[in-house]
Amino acid sequence: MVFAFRLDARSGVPTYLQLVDQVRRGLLLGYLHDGDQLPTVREVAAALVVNPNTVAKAYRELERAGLVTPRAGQGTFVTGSVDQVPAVTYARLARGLRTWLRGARDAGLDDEQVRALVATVLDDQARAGAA
Amino acid sequence: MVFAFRLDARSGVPTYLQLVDQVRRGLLLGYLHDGDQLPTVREVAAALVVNPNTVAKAYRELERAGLVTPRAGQGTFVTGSVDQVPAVTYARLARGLRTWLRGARDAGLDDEQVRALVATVLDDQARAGAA
DNA sequence: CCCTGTGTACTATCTTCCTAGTACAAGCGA
DNA sequence: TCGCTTGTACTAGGAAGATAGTACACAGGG
Repeated sequence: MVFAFRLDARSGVPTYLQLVDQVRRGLLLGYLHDGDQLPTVREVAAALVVNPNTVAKAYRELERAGLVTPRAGQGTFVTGSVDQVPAVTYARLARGLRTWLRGARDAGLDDEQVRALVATVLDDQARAGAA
Repeated sequence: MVFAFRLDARSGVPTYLQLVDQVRRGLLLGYLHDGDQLPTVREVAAALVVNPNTVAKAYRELERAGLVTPRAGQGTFVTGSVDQVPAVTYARLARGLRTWLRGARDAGLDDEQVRALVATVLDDQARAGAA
């Protein structure tokens, strides 16, 4: 499957930042590898119904971070990596998280409640770590 | 413990939205109940070093949603409610999540990687659910 | 060479968010 | 009544995000 972006208009996060984050996550979790091509600026703009400039801004940011390299006439390709933890570890953790998530669904939690719970636990931890 | 707000400047989410979300989360997870008082506009503004207008905007939004009611000279109080997760269920799920989180920390994941992993798993699920 | 598709650059405009500063109305207690 | 605290309203401005439209440079294929 080709890499596909997804936008959450209700989150309040700027569009270009959502795109940057998703590429970073793709690299972190092994969805994207060195040499992979990202969809072109115009493709993304058309698919998400946003301005090409917004997509270009995201790609420029990724280039500045050394994660991708543009090739005129061809597209934008992954040339860097932020992968620091073995894929096996990610797979194991993702599996554990999905198991937990199933339990939350069984308990009747909807999407918003799940996100609220996750955000709260992470917040609490950050708060404790800062103290 | 009095309800306390927390800001993440790097998230890109507008300040007033972060405040609104945190109150909603507090209600969802049973941290806040009918009759509880929120910190005053000026208290929050001073604690977070933001403009009082920004806090007022958040409180106005919460009032518009029917979750809180302002009382002149006294403060802002919780008067509404949303579907709550039973305390026992919440405690069990939070415990499970903390256990998983400990495993992630042990595997060497930093804060950003944890958030990326969680976001991706939730995204994948939303994507699968939409299909 | 010419055409196409790619990323990029530029200006201009609009909206939202945030800030600053000031002022006002309502409730409480001495 | 007076003083304090509360939420609220208002104007003004700066900064960031997103859009629209146009134009250019580069690479590849015919």
